[in-house]
Amino acid sequence: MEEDSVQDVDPDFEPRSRPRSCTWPNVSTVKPEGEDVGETAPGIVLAPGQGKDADSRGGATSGVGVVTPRKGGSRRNAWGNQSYAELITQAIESSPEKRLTLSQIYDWMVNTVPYFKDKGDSNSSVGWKNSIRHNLSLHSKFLRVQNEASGKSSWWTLNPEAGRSAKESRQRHSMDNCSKLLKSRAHARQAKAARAAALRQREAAPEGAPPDPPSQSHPGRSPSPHGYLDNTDVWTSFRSRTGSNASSLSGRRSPVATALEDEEAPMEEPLVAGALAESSVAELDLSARLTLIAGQQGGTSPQGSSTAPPTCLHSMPTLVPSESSFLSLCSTQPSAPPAQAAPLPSPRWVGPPCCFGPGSQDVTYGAHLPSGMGALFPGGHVSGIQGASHLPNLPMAQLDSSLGTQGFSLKQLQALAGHSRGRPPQAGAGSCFPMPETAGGHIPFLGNQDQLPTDLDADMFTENLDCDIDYIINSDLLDGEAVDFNFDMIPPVKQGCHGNLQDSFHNWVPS
DNA sequence: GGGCCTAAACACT
DNA sequence: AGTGTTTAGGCCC
Ligand SMILES: [Mg+2]
Repeated sequence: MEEDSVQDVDPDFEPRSRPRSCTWPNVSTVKPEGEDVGETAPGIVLAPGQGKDADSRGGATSGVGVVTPRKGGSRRNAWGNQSYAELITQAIESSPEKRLTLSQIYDWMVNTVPYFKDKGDSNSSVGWKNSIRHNLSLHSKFLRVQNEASGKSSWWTLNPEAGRSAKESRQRHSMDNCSKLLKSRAHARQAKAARAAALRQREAAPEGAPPDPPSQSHPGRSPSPHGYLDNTDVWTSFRSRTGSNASSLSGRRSPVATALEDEEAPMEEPLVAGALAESSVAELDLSARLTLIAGQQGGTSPQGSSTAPPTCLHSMPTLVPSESSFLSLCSTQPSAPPAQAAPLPSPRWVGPPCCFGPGSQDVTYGAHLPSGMGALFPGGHVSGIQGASHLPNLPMAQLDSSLGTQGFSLKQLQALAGHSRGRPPQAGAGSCFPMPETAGGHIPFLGNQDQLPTDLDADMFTENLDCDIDYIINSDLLDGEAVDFNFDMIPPVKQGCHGNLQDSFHNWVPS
């Protein structure tokens, strides 16, 4: 496994240095110095096209004189011609399980790419690590899968469906309308892919086995002899961290959050996404809404709700309620510990084959499937990338099946829109979920229904929602394509996602 | 104009 | 502090 990859890494890998601080295109920077490390590193064979000449990507200005970018050959970056995305891809592919945590990716870089070898310290690694994270988030080809083990960061896997064309993989956020749409679609696709990835992994992994690959062993992680090849070590080294998926759950809005965003509801919902997936629809707010619905079923958590980040709330954008917020809330909820069942979330869940993690915010895949797949995916939750990280917690089983068979009709949707704005019907998946003992599994019903919303501008929400839905329905759903979601299993129970949300939904009573 | 790199603001845990 | 997500500026092709 890894071996190859290693080698793949470009021949140019010799480190070419560039002051990290310089963010500007290299041109000048890189080139001039370029070479600190050896331009040609010993041993490294330059690829045919590449010479060592230019490192710079730039050329443009070459004012400085420096190197001229040779066309074909120059290396685009200080480390070679590969982009971060490519490097990350190699790293992941080189791992036995085809998935790595962020820290493992870092380790791979340091151990495998000469340029980064001496850039592992905190000071010098800030920039490239930031870039790694950025690339992971940005490209749809990288899917984040929740790491079942508590305390560990998410697994990053490759999305087979995405990617090929850089275009798809890359999610641009320029926010112009066009981009948005594209982005949304991409998200939808991603979510879908994430689901698939989770399933794949789940299947692949033996259930009893420890979800994670290996162990942590790796004390001093030895760089392999040569550094390269042995990346295995790398894989095993984990950094314990607390679960981090922060971003995913919360409705965190981008720094800039503007009103514009609204439309972009994060697309998580595998549900929606998955369902609609390719259909154009997925992308829109619809998703948000759907999510909402879905989320509910999950159960809700009592406290969790309360805990939930208020951020979302505030950030409501003007136009449309921030769906994101919405979503976030909902999705978040699920993660909360089941109200009754598990009083306290203890990090580990026992027993049942569920994959709920205590803090999982992402989709939970693990509902234990009746027969076929008993095992849960090691990393129980998958998140669709980007915004999508928040998924409703529909049990996978349900999702899958539902997607396939049952459908959510337009009418239903409309109905929903029309009447209610409120709370979505809950899914009654009770049976599907085994409860994790401790953790925050989402228990479908148990949730506290009593939970009341704390506060919220429900009104605002509501109103906005209306618009949205209509809009969505009109514009997207009607378009057609496959609109088949199905939430039938959702009984009209009431539970809100969140306390707050509930409020918003308050009105919506399933008559 | 797309692809990439880099920096940085934010959010969460 | 580590993770993740997003935006933004800028160069290169
Ligand atoms: Mg991604």
